Amino acid sequence: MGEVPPPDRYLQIGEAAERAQLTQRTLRYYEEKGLLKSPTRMDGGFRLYSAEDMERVERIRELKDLLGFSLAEIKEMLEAEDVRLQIKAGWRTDADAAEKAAQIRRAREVTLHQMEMIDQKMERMAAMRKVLADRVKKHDEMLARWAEASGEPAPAARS
Amino acid sequence: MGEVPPPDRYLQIGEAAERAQLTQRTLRYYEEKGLLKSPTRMDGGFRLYSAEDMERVERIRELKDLLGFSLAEIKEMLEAEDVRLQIKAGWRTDADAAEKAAQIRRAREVTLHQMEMIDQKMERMAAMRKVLADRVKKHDEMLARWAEASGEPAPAARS
DNA sequence: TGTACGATAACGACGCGTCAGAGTTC
DNA sequence: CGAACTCTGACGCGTCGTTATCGTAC
Repeated sequence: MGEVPPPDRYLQIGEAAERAQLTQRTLRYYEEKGLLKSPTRMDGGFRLYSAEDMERVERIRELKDLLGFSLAEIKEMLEAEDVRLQIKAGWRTDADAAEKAAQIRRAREVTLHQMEMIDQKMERMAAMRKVLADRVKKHDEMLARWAEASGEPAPAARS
Repeated sequence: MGEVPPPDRYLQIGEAAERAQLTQRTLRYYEEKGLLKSPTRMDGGFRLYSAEDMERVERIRELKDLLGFSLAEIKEMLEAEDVRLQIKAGWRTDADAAEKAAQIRRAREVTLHQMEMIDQKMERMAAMRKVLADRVKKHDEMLARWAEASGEPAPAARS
């Protein structure tokens, strides 16, 4: 005992969906819409997801759930990022270095845009949190007044 | 010149939609689904939105866009909150004080749930932001290396 | 009397959920 | 062999966008 073997390698769609907190339907849909490349398959046709596939799935989920982008927007963004991978793969075959630099700048812009969205959302969330915290305080006060007028314990307050 | 009259009072759907950053269609849909009460109307049937209506619209938008709740969930939450208003309105007619306290506790729980969602999302966003910032750094490094090998200015980095 | 705005109704799109019926894995 | 898993359609639902046609405001 004591070893932690890489427990994954390739995942079938069931476990892939479970780990990504998505449904099988959603994974197939993303593939259908071109957000995921067709994964490798077993002889019988079962999909096999690699670690890279899973990473990409996670990125999609965060861009959608966290930042609220549409799948079409996400597809564009991922294509801009794929440039990175293509560059990594074909770095030696420097066909046109200037064009590669332009692609990197594009990927950079996309990433900065995502960061802007995060900053905007976090600001709004912080403001909303404040409002909610005040509201809870008011609830607590009302309950405290009622408790003292009827002899019951009141719950504790939280930031 | 120089006076700033209360510029709103009642808004027709066009300006209401513009201020809420929604479409007229969306406002009508929320009404259709019971998230908004039927607003008052002009003689000809035009909808007139009050300031309270607009507040409610804003709440809906934040719960949906920021926290990702479905309209059905939002409707439940708003109904739990409406208790506050009902209590405010009918505070004197203390039919059943204990029941009111229970309703306040319910509203309190709903609010706490919303705060939990905010905290979860903000955590994930902070993590994502870090990843993105590192990625931009790498892009910058690549561009800097390229620029020094081809004689061009590189952009500045940002946290 | 326009013309700009609103009302309702209906169809369509996106992002999946959910079955059905058949094949695959172990 | 059977139980559990997966495959490909196909239809349905929530949440609006869009268009068309008609009425209202000023």
